[in-house]
Amino acid sequence: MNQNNSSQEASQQDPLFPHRQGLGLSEQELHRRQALNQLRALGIDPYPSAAFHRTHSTQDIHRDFKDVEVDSWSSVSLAGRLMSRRIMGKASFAELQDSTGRLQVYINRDELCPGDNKDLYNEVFKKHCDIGDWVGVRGRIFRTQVGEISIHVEEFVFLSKALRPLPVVKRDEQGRVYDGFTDPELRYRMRYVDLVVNPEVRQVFMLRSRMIELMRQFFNRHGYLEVETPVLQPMYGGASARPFKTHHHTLDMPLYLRIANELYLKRLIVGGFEGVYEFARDFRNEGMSRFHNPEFTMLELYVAFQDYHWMMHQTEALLEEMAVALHQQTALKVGPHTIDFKAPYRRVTLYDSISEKVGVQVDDLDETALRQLAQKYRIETDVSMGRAKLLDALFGELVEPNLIQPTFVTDYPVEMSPLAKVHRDKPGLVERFELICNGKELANAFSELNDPLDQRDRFEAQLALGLRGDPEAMMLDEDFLRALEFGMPPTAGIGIGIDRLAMMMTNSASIQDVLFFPQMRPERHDG
RNA sequence: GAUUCCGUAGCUCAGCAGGUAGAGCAAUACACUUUUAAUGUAUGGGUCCUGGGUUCGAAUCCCAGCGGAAUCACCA
Repeated sequence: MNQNNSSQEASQQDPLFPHRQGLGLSEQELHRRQALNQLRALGIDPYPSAAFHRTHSTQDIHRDFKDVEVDSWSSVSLAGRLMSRRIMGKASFAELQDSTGRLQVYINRDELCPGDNKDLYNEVFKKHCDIGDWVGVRGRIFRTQVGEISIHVEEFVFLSKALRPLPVVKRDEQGRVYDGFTDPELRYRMRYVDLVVNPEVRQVFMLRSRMIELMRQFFNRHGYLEVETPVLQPMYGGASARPFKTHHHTLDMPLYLRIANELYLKRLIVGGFEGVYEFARDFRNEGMSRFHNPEFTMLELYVAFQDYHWMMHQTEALLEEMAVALHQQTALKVGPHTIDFKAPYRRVTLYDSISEKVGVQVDDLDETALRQLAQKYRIETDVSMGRAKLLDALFGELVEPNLIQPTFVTDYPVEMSPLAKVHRDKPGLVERFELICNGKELANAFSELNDPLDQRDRFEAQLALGLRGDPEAMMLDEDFLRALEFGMPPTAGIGIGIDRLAMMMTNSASIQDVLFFPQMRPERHDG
């Protein structure tokens, strides 16, 4: 009986798509494949190679012909994806979408097909053309009775046939959305579809791109050099995090995907560059959340002969300029808050920020007193936590979430900052700031440690932590120490979380909304 | 990693006192030469996430798994 079944299948097999047999296509997919066959039967190539010459984008037409008189309107050609069709017998309206927007086109049977053969309208357009297809049109611009700028189509060509149906999202005059494509999983897994049907998604990524471009212009204007440093590193460093580990076959050695590029950029400062920056893709093998993706982008910048005070000025200047360039104002709506990026930002020391909150000056409290304070606020502690970790916990629980407006928190305990220079006049602290905004860390910066002997001591302290079981303790990087021993000028450095900044600049609630392809579990394909 | 919620047509969703499925849009057919969430008439379309269990009978109840979302914990 199996033989019967298979011969039956073979006889039903579509000769044009033998490899597609038995794939469980939906009715609509089958229909589109049939349309593809029909187009070829009519001598139309559904995937032509020839370039299509466009005279205008949809945006060009909306802009250029907004106030122009009818009789002066000219012939144009444009291309786009067919997003809707309204067929009314011998005439139809359709909407074309290109990268700049949408434009309505009007297709009249007898104008598209002046001769006796009406196939191009009746067959090709009405029957074998579907929402999602890429088409090119040429025709005259006109305004409909309701006043909408449209194209009178005189030529119509297929550019690419879509075999899967696109979710049809409709909007009424008030902009209300009907039948939206909203399932977050589907949107992230099929970002290409999300981008086609949800125009606000395109806006977010265009803003992100402009944001990075603005930063690049800002840094270049100051004379800093954009550089590239290794992603595959024999030794990871520059941050406290668990790395991804991989292996190089020829060298037969382990390699790590970078968790930061700090130590490489400082080597370049040793080498004599006076300002270097890199938009670095970093990788951290840690939890995922609304704020964390395993790979993310960090801007790191190092400038010789400067310190962390200067870096605060530079940072607030950058962010103010960015807000104005992107949104024409410094005050931005972010979730329920309005955040004002106008410089200057508040500066407060780590100690003062905690002291304000708890009503006790914490500067001179010892470990026992800090632990009691933490317990008073029901903050979990454990015996392995030293003074620095306790301060960090107090800050993270009590202060950070409440810092909505941009705030520089300065002067951290030396144990928490193995790459930062000791404070010029506060023993036990380093010259470091974090920029906190909307309750989250947005940037982290120091006067960079350039004393090679101190740096060696700090690394050794990290090694000791590692031996006690801290998985995030840094490795001792001999080559980096060698570089410092050749002499690094005083340097200010900063790391800015680009994804989080993008979330803020685009008012996005999740990091997945500012990454084209956020990390997800593999999709299950049954069978 | 913990907790809560979710998974039904291409899309958005309803259905759940247990009786093997519905709507709108999309699709198909017909009508319609300035519509715009076009309209009218008709039609087709579903492993109800997967696998077990209870039951005469499961989309619905129970268990396990897979996937997703939200909240919480650590890192940016």
